Amino acid sequence: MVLKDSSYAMKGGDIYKAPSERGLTDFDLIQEIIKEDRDRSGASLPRPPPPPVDLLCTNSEMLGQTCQPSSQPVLVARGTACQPTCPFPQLPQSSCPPREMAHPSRGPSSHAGPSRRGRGSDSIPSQSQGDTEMLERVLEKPKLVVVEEPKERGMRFRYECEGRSAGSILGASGTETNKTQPAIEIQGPIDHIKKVTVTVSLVTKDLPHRPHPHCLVGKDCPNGSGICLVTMNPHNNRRHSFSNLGIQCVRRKELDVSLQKRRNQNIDPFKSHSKGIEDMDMNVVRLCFQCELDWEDGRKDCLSPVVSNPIYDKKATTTSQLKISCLNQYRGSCAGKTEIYMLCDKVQKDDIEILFRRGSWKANGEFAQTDVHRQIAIVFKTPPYQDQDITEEVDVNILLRRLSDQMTSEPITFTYLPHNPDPYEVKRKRKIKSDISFRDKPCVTAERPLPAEQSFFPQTQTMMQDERLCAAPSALGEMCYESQDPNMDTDEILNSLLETPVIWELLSDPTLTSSIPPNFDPGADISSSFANMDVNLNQNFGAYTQDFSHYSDLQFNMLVNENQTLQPEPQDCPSNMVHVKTEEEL
DNA sequence: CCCCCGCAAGC
DNA sequence: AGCTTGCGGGG
Repeated sequence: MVLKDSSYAMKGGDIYKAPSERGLTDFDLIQEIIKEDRDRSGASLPRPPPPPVDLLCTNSEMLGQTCQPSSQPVLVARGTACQPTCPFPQLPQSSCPPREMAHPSRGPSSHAGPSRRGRGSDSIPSQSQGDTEMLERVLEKPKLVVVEEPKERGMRFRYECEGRSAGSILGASGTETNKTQPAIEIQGPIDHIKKVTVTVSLVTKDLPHRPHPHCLVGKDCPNGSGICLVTMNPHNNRRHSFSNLGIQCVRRKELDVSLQKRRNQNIDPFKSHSKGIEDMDMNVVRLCFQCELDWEDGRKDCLSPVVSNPIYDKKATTTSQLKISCLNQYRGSCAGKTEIYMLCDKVQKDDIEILFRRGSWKANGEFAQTDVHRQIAIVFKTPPYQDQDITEEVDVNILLRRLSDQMTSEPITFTYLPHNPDPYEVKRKRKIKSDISFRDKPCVTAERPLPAEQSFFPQTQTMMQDERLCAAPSALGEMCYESQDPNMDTDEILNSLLETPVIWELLSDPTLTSSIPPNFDPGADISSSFANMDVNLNQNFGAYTQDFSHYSDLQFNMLVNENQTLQPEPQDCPSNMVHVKTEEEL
């Protein structure tokens, strides 16, 4: 029975005794194991030959190494659906081979060199395949694994002229308080390995991974070598952390020299025929780990080179992290066209877009390249929201996105405001109702002034003191809206007007009502909201203005009477009163 | 792109 | 306090 998946054997550690330990040659041992295998598989149920595998599903990296039922598809046979099945169905769950070191941060572009063998469902081979499979397993070498990837972004490549130090590459999983370092680990059988020598060099991000002219500097990097050399005894510590690795960039004109130097050191991990350095990306590198094994018997062996995640130069605008610092406003009409100033980290004016997003809805902020100011500010106009009939504020995300690599910034929230926050007046009427009932409770003040953007009109110092008063501008806004309704007659408009809390407030103050001149004309000293209201009245009601003064006397008296009989206006809270001065007072 | 400089943290 | 070192801004 072939259950000794290589990783299992490796993790188990002592499953295979070293050949020399038992006085056997490699060949003897292979024979022995194959025989064992035959015997056992003879006793077990016959297994159908494995179906050919041709579909590589997404989490292939963990193939054959997890028994967790997963919603993720795994490597499956041709003609079958992706099934989250345990690759070792014969084993009880508890004895499933341990999962290999996980690499959550590893992206699809990163890989651990050419893999020796597939580890998918084809690791349960047919009888004939079993023999060769076993052969390979016995000769299995340990492998080098990047257990802590370098942080992809955040480190600046430094020129030699900027000082000896070029900083230290941090680990990807570290945090501000708990910093980590990139680390590798020797996994698998290490018996009879005397020493492991690891050479770290820089290679290009893209395949084929060619030597990169930039240099590694820092601890364990011999001066001028551009590479890092560490030797480790895996019996003491299988793991090695790189505590001080910096990336020193070379000038473009020294690119050739640097590559030649690397070649002289015989560093070309993937034996790429180094040609065409023109397209070399100077802003991104990968660490490449080459591992040489020294056996006790003096033999030497090399493991396949392993590369890390890419590491991007922080300084380079073409690859740097995108970041929105702030906007001058975070709210705007759902109709769009709101002009916004955004401050951001350096961007390329020809390689950047501003993305508005909510659910599946996407739209772009509108700007030209000339609207990008010195790479750190963008003046743009908001796109209209998908729904122009929103009645509530809608929060959407704004992100910066680089066109070339589709990299995005962290999102920030932008709020779309409805055209008319209350088209059916439900809220306003409810509010008026509650305002009236709250009159029993004097001094009902808003806890804080409403933000300026929430008002459709300029606010003033005094007006915002009382929440009831704050309702005025928006109520007025609605009325402007209403006034466009041809079905609404003058009386209705006036009724609406008189229903607004501000008017109530005014009317409910006896000292005020008595001093209101017959031709109600809010003077310049009254808050600008009132001035505004006046303007709006004149603009929107036009011809009705005359009638208003006529009606107002009647209505005012009515309301004042009604109001006073219902609830005498509390006088103990002058700070919340609108203080309207008449011309006489001035 | 390459280099310079200044600030601030750490010793 | 004075120096080194890391880091970011800027020309």
